[in-house]
Amino acid sequence: MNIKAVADRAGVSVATVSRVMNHPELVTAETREHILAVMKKMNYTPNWFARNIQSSRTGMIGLLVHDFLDPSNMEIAKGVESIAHQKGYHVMLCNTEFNPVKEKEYVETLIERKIDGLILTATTLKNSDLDRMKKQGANYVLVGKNKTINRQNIVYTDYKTATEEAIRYLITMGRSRIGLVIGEYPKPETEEKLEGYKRALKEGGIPFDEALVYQADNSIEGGFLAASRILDDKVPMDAIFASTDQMALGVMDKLKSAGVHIPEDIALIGFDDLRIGALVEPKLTTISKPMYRMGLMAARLLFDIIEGEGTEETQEIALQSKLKIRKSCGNKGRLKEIW
Amino acid sequence: MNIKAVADRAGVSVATVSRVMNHPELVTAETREHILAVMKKMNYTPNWFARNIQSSRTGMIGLLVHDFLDPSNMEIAKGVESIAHQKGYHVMLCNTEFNPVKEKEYVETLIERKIDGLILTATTLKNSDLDRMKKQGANYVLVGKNKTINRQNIVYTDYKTATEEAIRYLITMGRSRIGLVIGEYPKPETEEKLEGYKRALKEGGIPFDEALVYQADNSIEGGFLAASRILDDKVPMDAIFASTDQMALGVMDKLKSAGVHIPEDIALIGFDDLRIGALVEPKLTTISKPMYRMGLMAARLLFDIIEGEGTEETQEIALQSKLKIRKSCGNKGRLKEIW
DNA sequence: ATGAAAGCGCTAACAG
DNA sequence: CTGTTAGCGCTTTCAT
Repeated sequence: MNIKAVADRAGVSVATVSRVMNHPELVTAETREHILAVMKKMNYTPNWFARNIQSSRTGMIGLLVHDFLDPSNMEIAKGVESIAHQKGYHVMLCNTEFNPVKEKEYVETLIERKIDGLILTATTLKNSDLDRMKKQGANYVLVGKNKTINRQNIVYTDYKTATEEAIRYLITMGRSRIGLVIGEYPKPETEEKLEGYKRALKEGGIPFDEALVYQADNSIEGGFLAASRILDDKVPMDAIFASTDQMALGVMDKLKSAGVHIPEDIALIGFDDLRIGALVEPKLTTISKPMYRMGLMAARLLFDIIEGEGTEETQEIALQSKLKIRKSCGNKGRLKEIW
Repeated sequence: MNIKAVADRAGVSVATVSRVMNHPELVTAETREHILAVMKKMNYTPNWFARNIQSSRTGMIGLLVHDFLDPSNMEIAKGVESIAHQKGYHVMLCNTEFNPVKEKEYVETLIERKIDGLILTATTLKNSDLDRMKKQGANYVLVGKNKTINRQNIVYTDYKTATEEAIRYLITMGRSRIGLVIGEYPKPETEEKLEGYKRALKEGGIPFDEALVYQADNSIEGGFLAASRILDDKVPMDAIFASTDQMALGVMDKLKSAGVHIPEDIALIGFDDLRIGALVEPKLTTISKPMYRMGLMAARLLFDIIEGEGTEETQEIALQSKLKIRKSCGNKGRLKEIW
């Protein structure tokens, strides 16, 4: 069922058949209709590979995320997909599982398969890898800041400022012994949050105290365990900033089951604005990241690059996070602040 | 940077270069090493399209889901991806957004791009569509039962039996006015659950009462609104079975804020075993679906089909759900049952 | 073990 | 407007 068969059956040349597929305006309406009819009858679909062997425009873009079950990742994916679908592109969504080897593998396969562009979220690739990609002619956009990387097309949210705002808010609520439950250090995201934390404390005249910082796994269990350690250590705290909602939920679970009252005894803030946060009691104050919009912006940026094959300058797009105030920090102080 | 260039540079013919890529055992170790070195030096990657123009084995499978943000969908995806990665395949994950048109589009594009197989979750396609796919030589597996479809390779969980078990459990806990908050009817999943509900009631000698059935959107808001209507209607109930956890969470939120005590006044069961369910107070009794395993099984089945191009018989694999008993139904009755 | 050459299905100059 | 034909990059007989 190739183009030749269609041509024979329709009594025309292969070129004409090819034309009705690629430049229909160059074919008489009459023959065009006839050929289309024959194609339908024969149930013909052109061989996509033969088609792309020369042009190498595949209409596909790749999107790498760390974890399909992470809603933040998937919101980005939805944003990307929505733009891509508008533009008639398809998205290859790949799950790297936080595995740098798998990430590299995927990048190579995708480039080999001549995807038109690539969006990397929270990449573990180094500058050298990216340079090599660029040399191979790959178009790509990064999502999520990475300190070791510069001069790239990138979309990110500013975690430092957002954290700063959250801590400042806790201070205006009258809290001063503010614990920090935070992920591993090498991650740029984590470091930004730590910086924001320190900066807000400094601004508020509160000395930084290492003893208030607890590292934990970014998971509910991680938060739970961190809270356990906090209680065991008996370090006095009147607030905890957990650097992700997942951790915050674990912290909340532990504190509640230990009879600690939130927000009366300890105020709690998370980061991510997971939907769950609005369902637990007390509802969790948190910082909402514009993940969907990041996906949109990343995709738009990528298509700008793909289509306008001219601009050499790299774009850096920073989006704003937003503090979402709910009950987990109390509201007396809040009222004071307002009135 | 094509095969010819490599051949020239290595002083061999294109055939030899091709052979080191496809049948390395047919080439002297010496020349093989030499050619590999040249390929590395030239940074050569074969043109994937030219390669597949004849063989049409792409090493890709497609996976269609309705919503990237639905954790159940994504657990399936993880299961599929894990098997695929093992087998050296890549997964094209597509988001149909519950849009039958988009689903059809994706199916066609994927088949056109010669994916080796396709996994459809909760498909809206009809038998005729599937037959046409089969005729085109597409390999596919369905995930999630569909009443209008038969004789297909399919993996699903039995919602009816699971619901039955849950309702039976409520009855053994001494509840008898059991409300049902359920999704729209045309969906097979919904209908199975309704049947299970009716069957358990019948078995327990409780007459079915239409007034206890509330339709709702499958969302937290939907559950919330359904609970509002239940309270407004003042229909006496001592238990509610919500056909999804999302709805159950909405129901819980509303009931709690209306001062109704769970489980003392009303017992509550959900369906899906979302992680959130274990974090709300009281922790939600629910039914856990083996989504990840469904993904695994579906992928295995698909690869069996792809690789063993012989078996004509279709396979139907039913997996078991499991009732996960937590606090939202109380435990006095439970204790009674145990001792 | 290696090379020459005939395709694979399609597109796009070039001719008419 | 349509047909002829030379590629696209690679694989695979068929010789040698």
